[in-house]
Amino acid sequence: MRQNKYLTIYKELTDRIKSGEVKPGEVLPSENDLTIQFDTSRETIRKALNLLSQNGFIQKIKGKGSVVIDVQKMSFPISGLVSFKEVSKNLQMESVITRVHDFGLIKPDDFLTQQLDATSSDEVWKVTRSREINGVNIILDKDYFLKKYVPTLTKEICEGSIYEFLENQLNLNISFAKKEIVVEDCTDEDRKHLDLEGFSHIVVVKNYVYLENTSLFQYTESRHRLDKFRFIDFARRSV
Amino acid sequence: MRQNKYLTIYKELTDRIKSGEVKPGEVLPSENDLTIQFDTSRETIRKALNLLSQNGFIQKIKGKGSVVIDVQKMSFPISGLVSFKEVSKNLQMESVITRVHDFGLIKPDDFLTQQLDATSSDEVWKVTRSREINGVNIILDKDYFLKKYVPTLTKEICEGSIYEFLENQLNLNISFAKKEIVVEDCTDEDRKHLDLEGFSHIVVVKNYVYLENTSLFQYTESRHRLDKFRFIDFARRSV
DNA sequence: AAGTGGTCTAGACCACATC
DNA sequence: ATGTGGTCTAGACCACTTG
Repeated sequence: MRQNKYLTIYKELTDRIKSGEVKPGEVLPSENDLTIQFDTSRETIRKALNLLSQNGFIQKIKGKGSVVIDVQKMSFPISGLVSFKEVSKNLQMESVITRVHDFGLIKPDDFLTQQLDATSSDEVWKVTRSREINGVNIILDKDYFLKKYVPTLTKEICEGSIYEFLENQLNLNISFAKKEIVVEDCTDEDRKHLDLEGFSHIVVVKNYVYLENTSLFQYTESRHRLDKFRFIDFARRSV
Repeated sequence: MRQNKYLTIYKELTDRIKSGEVKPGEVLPSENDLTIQFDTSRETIRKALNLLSQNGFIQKIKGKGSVVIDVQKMSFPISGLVSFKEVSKNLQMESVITRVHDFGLIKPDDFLTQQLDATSSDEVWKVTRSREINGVNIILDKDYFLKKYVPTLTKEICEGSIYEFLENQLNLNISFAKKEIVVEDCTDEDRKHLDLEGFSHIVVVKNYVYLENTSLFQYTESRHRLDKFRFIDFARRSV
């Protein structure tokens, strides 16, 4: 099976960039060169290069080549579909403690019914967790999963990575999400679980997560203390 | 010249979705059908469909088809490379007044030199503008452009759309940007130009904008009153 | 079995940048 | 004139979904 050749090429090229084998400002080999190097067709090479471009590794310039973008200045994009576990991989050397405060099956109220496109007969997993980073509680995650898509869930799983469980154990294919960032007044729940140090407002990231079959299966509110919040995005000019 | 056939197809298909000709949950015609409809090859159709997918219009499902995503729930993504003018197109029926408070050429200080990758010999256009929306001053935009890429600029241009000027008059090709969102303490400048109503913090969107040739030419800080800030993003699972 | 999207190929012509 | 990326074609085989 000769599948996903373009993904293999994508990974190889990102490795070359990350390792510094090709430095920012320099160009990758031409598409024709790459077809020879990887023994493939040009369209397959272009598929891999387009991925590099979309993810901010290169800028393609007509007549010149694929210029490597300075990733230093880019820092680590926290965009895309990220779970907290993925974000925390970037928080190297920082100690993170996850605490589960609330876990169980509930009947959705009006708000949740609307957020999750649910019906009154649906059941919903509710999980409330706080994240202590370097000794300070700064993030409160409130997750809601539709039970019809997530039949089983335990408190133990919630103490680790829910996404790992959903993808590897339940084989759910998470496909896309809508993210909304706003600032709200702190709630009593925020004050109870977080070290707010007098902040009266909190950054709220609302996430609507969809499966491959376009069904909405999760709504999440990730509530961050103002001074610890940071969102980074790489964006290309849209058509 | 038969160029950009796939863009034409993309626009035609988005029109069909926006007009409600194809409704959320329904599928587009199959790729083979579309090749016939548009008298083209399948790869060209797929190029158009991939654009639709990236921009959150459809979800492609193997064996089934291209399902239209509910754009209602998606609202208007403010992601991508947007200037204020583009954002304000979505603020229909709302009155917007732009005021230029500061305009001129400056020598970059240490902070700007670092943000713009500039040298001490570079000159920088500095533009400070406030946005009054529905009678309230809620956004303060601080723009910095490297003069070597933007030779001319006037206060009058800044009262309208700088981006329109850059793209249509100067023919600058804006290509990609890095966006960073954080919350900071309000400055005296914020208090001077905005109606802060006692808010002590402010949402700051920092934008590093790059040209097609990968040179950084603009740094912008867009400072939004907490309660009026909203950021929406559509994200696909990254590889 | 038939239809769908996912991947891949080997060619072609074009517009752009460089020498 | 040469090399680069951008677009387009006509075909092929595969994996998946549905009848």
